[in-house]
Amino acid sequence: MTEAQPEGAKRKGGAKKAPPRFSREQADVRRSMLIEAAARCLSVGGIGAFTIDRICKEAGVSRGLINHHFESLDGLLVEVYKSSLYASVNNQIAEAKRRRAETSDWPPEAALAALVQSNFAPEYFSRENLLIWLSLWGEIAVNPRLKEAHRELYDAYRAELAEDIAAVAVQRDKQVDAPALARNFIALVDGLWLEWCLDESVVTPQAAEAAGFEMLEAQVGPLRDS
Amino acid sequence: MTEAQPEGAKRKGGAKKAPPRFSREQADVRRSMLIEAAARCLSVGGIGAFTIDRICKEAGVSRGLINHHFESLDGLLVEVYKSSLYASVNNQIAEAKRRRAETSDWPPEAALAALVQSNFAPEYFSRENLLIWLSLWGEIAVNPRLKEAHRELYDAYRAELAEDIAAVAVQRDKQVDAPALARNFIALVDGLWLEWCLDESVVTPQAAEAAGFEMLEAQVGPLRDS
DNA sequence: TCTCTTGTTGAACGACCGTACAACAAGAGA
DNA sequence: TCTCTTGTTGTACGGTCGTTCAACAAGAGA
Repeated sequence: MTEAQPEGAKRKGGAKKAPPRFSREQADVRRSMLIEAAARCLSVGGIGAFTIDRICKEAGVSRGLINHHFESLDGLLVEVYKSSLYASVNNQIAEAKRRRAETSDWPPEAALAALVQSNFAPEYFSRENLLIWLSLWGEIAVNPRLKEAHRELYDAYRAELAEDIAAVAVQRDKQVDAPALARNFIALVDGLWLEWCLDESVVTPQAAEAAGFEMLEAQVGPLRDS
Repeated sequence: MTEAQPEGAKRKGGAKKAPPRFSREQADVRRSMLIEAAARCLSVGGIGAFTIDRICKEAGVSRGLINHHFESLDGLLVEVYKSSLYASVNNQIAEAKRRRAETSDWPPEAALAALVQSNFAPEYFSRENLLIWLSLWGEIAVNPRLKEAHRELYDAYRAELAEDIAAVAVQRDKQVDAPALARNFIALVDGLWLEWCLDESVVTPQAAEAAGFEMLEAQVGPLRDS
C-alpha cells in the first residue's frame, strides 16, 4: 500500500496521470481532522490508544503529520480536551442564551426546564464519551492550563444555571441558594451519568432526568408540565 | 547500588558475613507490598506511571518480581482495582452493619446519619484517590470481570443505604422510593467529590456533606441534631 | 553444618513509543 | 507549461515498555 505503483503510473503512452497519492489540506482543516481522529481513538481505547501510530492510521495520514501540525503529541491531547470541553459545556450555555434571546417572552421555568433537559439528551448523556472524560478529568487534576480552562467553563455553566434557577425562584417568591443548587445539580448529573456508564442497569436516562428535576423542584416548585 | 560490594563482603578474616542483599517474604506479603506500591504509583502519576520499572522501584524490589507474583502487569492492575473497590465500598458496608449489630438500640436515623457522614470522612472523601478511581472506572467500562465486581459491590452498598433509608421512612410514616433515593445520593456524592477534586473552590467537604443530608432530609425529614 | 526449596535478581530480547528530518509532490500562481 | 511554496511522506533513531529466564542466594529443615 505504501509502495509506489510503477505500472501505469509513469507510462508515457497512457492517457491519464497517476492519481494523487495524497491531498493537501489547509492547516486548520487538517488540525481538525487530527483532533477528531484522536478523540475517536481516546474514546475507544482510552489514553492507552492515544498514540501517534493509531491516530494517524485513524485519520488516514502518515506518521509525520502530527508533529508537523502540533508541537507534540501532548499538544494534540490538550487540543482534544479543549475541544471536548467547549463542545459540551459551551454549547449548552450558548443554546441557553439563544433560547432566552430568541424567545424573551418565555416563562423562566421553560428556559430552566430546557436547560435541564439538554443535560440528558443523547448528545451529552452518552456512553461514548466516558473514556474521553475520564482521561480529561485526570489531566485537569494535573495540568494547570486545563484546570484553568475547566474552571472557567464550569463557572460559566454554573452561573448560567444559577441564573435560570434564581429567575424561577424570584418569580415564585422562594428563598433559594441558587449557586449551591446549581452546583449540586451538576454533581448529581455527573454522578448519575457515571453510574449509568459503568452499569446501565442502575439507572436509565429517563430516571436520571426525573431525579434531576426532582432535586430542583424540591426547592423551586414544579418545572414540568402535567 | 546494584553492584556487588567486593570489599568486606567476601573477606575471610573479618568477623561478620556480608549483609543479606534482599529479604525473602511470603508470597502473600510480597503480593500485598506490590499492590500497595502499584496503587501509590497509580495515584501519583495515573495509568501512565503504572509501569514495571516504576512500581518495582517504588516497592524496592527488582524488575522480575512482578511477573513472578502476578501473571502479568494487567493482572496486578486488576488486583489494585479489586483492592481499592473492597477497601472503600466494603469497609463502609461492614462498618454500617457493625454499628447496627453492636448498638441495636440506636434509632434508625442515627445509623443512617453515620453512614451518610462516613462518605465525607477524609479517609474516603480524599483527593489522593482521584487518579486511581478515574483509571478504575475506565477499566470497569472495558473489563467484564471488573464490571461484575463493581456491580456486586455497588449493589450491596446501595442496598445497605436503601435499607437504612427505608427504616427511617417507615418509622416516620413517609412514602419514599428508597432504592432510587439511595442511587441518587450515591451519584450526588460521587459528583460532588469529583467537582471538589477538580476544583476545590467549587465546594468544600462540609458543604458536600450538607448537600448530601439535604437530599435525604427532603424526603425523610431531619437526620441531624439541632 | 549441610542440603534443598524457592523467592529474588538482573540482563537480554523484541515490540512499540515519540520525535526529527530529508525527500517528495500537490497544487496555486506566474 | 513552468516554478515555487509548503503540506505530506516515511524512514531512522534513541528510549522505554512488558516479558522471559538462567543464575543466585536466603533461610528453613535435617
